[in-house]
Amino acid sequence: MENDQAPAPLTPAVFHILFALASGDKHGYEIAKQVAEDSQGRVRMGTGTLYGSIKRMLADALIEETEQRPAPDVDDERRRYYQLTEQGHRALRGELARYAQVVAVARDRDLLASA
Amino acid sequence: MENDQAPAPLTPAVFHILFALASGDKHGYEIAKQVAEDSQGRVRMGTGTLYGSIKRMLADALIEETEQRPAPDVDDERRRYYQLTEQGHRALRGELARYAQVVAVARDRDLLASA
DNA sequence: AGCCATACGTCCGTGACGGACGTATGCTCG
DNA sequence: CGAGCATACGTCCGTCACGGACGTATGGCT
Repeated sequence: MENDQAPAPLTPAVFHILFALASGDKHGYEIAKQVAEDSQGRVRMGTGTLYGSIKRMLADALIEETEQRPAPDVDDERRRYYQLTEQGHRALRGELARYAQVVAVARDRDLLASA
Repeated sequence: MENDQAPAPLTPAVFHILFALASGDKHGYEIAKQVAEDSQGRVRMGTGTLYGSIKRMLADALIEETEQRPAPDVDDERRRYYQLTEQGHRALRGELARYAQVVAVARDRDLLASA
């Protein structure tokens, strides 16, 4: 039956980080900016949430640190780059499916200002 | 300036309760069942979360108790019915817009198994 | 009689959240 | 040249959401 369909809803912070990383490997500070951008500034992550979530996600193997770094002339050695693991991809897909389903139901019930 | 565009993301529990109430007034226990149904069993709310959230939402005027009760023969006097306030409607709309936006971006980035 | 569904609620441990703070480098502007 | 801000990492800790356990009660079914 290919379980998947993660039965455990992700926390918003974890979800947003997974989402940001889906469009390419990023370092911490960059993730925070991407999240703000993706949500048009509606979601702003505090540093505690950011680095705390990253730590938990590493422990849960949703993400992993990568050695891939940009060209030395644009790099910053302080950075730590992260990428999604296969498990992270699956978790993201499951959660996105949930989001899409909510939106679909909302549309059915005319709760959305279409647009 | 028509503020709206709630800058504060709702907690998942609050969002799901608002969503459930958008399709009609309901009592506590009924809300929990609706949430489970709407999410196809993916979201199950513990009683602590349910009644705790309701209490906070009443305090924040997102919902209010209503006197409207079903016909006495199908009623249960233990129940407490709730309905969305105008503010609750606005909060729901704002959050749904956020959800829809996430889904739209996900679609753009090919993160969704279309369907 | 026993059990489950219904229906409300509290209590309290666990853990997410997020701002304050700490450290450091490099750039820009007055 | 010094102040200030952006970049970039991280910890610390108070607050609060979460959610299961428990408590109370009624009604129906077996």
